[in-house]
Amino acid sequence: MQRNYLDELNESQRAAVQCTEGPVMIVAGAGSGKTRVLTYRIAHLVKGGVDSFNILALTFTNKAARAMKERIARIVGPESRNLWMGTFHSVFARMLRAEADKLNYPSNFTIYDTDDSKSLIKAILKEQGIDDKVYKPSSVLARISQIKTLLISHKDYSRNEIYIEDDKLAGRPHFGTIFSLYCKRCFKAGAMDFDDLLFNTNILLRDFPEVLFKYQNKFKYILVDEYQDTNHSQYEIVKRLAARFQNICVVGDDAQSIYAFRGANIRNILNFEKDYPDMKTFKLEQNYRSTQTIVKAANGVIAKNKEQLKKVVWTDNEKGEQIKLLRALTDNEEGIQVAQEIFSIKMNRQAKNKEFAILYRTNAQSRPMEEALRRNSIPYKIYGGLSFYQRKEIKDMLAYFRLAVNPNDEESLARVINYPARGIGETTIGRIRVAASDNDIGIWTVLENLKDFSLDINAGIQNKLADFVTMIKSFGVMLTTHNAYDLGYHIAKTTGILKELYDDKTVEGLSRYENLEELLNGLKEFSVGEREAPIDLPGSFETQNSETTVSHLRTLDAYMQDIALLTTEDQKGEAENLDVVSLMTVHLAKGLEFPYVFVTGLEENLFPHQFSMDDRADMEEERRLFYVAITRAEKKVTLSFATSRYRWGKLVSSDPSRFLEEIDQQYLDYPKQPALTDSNHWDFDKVIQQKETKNKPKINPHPALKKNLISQQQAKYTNKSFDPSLLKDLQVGMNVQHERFGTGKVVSMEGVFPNNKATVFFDGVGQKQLLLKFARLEILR
DNA sequence: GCTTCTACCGTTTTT
DNA sequence: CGGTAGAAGC
Repeated sequence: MQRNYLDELNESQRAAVQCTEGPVMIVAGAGSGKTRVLTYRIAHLVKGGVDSFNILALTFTNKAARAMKERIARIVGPESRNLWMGTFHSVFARMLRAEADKLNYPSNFTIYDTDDSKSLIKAILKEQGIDDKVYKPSSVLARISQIKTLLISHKDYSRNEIYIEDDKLAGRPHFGTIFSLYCKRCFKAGAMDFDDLLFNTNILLRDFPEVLFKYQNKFKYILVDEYQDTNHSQYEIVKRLAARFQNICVVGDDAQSIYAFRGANIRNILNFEKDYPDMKTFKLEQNYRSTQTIVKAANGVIAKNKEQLKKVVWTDNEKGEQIKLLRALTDNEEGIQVAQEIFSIKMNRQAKNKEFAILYRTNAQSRPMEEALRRNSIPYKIYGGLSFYQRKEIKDMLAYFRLAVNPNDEESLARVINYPARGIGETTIGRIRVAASDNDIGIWTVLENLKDFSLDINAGIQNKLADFVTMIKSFGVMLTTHNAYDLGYHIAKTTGILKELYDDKTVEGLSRYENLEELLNGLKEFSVGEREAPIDLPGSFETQNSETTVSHLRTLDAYMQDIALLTTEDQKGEAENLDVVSLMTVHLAKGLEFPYVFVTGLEENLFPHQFSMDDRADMEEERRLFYVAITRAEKKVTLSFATSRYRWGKLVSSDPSRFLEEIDQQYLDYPKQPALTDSNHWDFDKVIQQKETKNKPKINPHPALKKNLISQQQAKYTNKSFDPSLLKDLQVGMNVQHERFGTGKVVSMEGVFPNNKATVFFDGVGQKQLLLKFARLEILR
């Protein structure tokens, strides 16, 4: 146990840690030891006699919460287990479960993720006969989210003339109806979406004084990390909870607010003083992370923003190298240059792969980077993108789990009522849907009482439906008698999913099966107590009083609680220890640091992004984003841009980003030839010409293979079995070339199998991990 | 009801 | 380019 933890802090850090009572705002510049202060502050509270049960710490990601919890545990020991530390969503989901009855929700309500919400909206549009081109599900959802974040209920909305008028003018008069239907359907399904978690928490704290009182007393000390990224709904929750004791400590940096698009309100931090007039402010301005060059260059750029709190980030660190700029003709070349630069830094300075990060504005930019890294045999990992829990096979399985817990969950029901195929088609489901909405009840209720509705469904299918209902019900019963793994495995087996995936011997089928196995392994570890629930919070809000009459069985519904709130990063421990280059969006990089950082795609309309160009506030957010990007670096920043870029399969020309010009020249190392300011620099036609005349390597597929080449769609439905271990061998020292072939991309890979020479053709290579969708493999003897 | 094919469409960031 | 909705065929 560390005794002198306070000695490890500088003066302003220590002051911020020791001022435990009353409202406190800590403005923490990039790299100023923010996490350390937060950690020690909590430790200090606990050491000072505060019951950890009374501390609530809200973080931005589950990962951040977990990391901080570990650090605190090292200082204060096992007492840290009782801390309430997690994201807004996960903490308040737990609270809502404890208090669900007050809002007439079941305590085992389902959490809808974005996909669920979208498909619900799609279903509503279809039923209402509304054109989904005019009302695009994603924009409808975005608007719903926006409204809920402002704490406007669907009832208030549809009563408000101004909104109605606005929607009419916007050409979307039905929006109010869709919104109401959406809310009602969620409620009926016993489901909350992400925004509901916060919205309903607000309702709970607003309309139930005794509940508010209870939690105000419970959470005597509240800490909020990344306060600059809280939205209105979150702001209100914090305000209500902290109203009694006012022991609220917010930590943030207005210069790093990058989530306004999601409703984050930078005013929350800018106006903190107005909300709590007697607050104390602490500024952490010394940067311990980066070189002087990086800190100064970053300061210079962010200074262009008008709206910000006053602070001066400075550093004692060495001057360091200039920021290097790479320029390339195309995005692919940009990737090559970046890979080469990484390679040379690795060689010259004995740097490890994990010391590098490549950051970009949009996920789509990862591809050229991946390709170049792979060609240079530099291992990498992409963060973000599709999370484990968003994969089809996992979602299918989870849908059954969700149904077991809450059969009213219509999104899950729709997902699996005919998966694996059991002869229940669209028409049948449509009829049931109609019956449900005619009687204003849920689909599940119709299914349960099928005989009471004279539906035009033949007896055979009726029986199938009845079987389905019986099956789901039997799962529900087993929730209390079996542990998570036993039930999970039972479900996988009886539904036929296990067999379905096992029988699928395509490459993608195989990886699906592996994913399912991984899910089941997770359940197993959880069931035998080797692993906590995916989101690890203290058991329940009631723990102090209610003694455990509950059995010690670790059940599936305990495991399932907040699974929708998990992201890729939360899956297992993994990665951290791997020696690989990290690739991620700038958003994802917040809170991380790397010795060498590459910020790529610095082109006008890309970074800053084109959608942010017309609005000053948006542009300032882009600038903050850029600020975040370069301040991740400890030793060296390398910026890169391409003068033309493939987008949507087309080569388009682009100009260098304005951010490049905003960096003080003395900190920037321009590429030698030609100068950036040349007017000839972006001779787009020339680039095109070069592209076209470049002699592309021709691949002539073996005639025997050529006739076997199949389209994506064909491949999708073709189960061709082969030994996947061959693929793994093949990846060593292979030579990958691309060629367009009909629709999609055909990639020829040549490599040496243990015994045979092989040529492999893949249609539509999933570049992600070289794990291939739609693969065909042939071995030449 | 299931499979296959074709035509079109979107393209920011995420708890 | 890659994904998907809906039409056409089985």
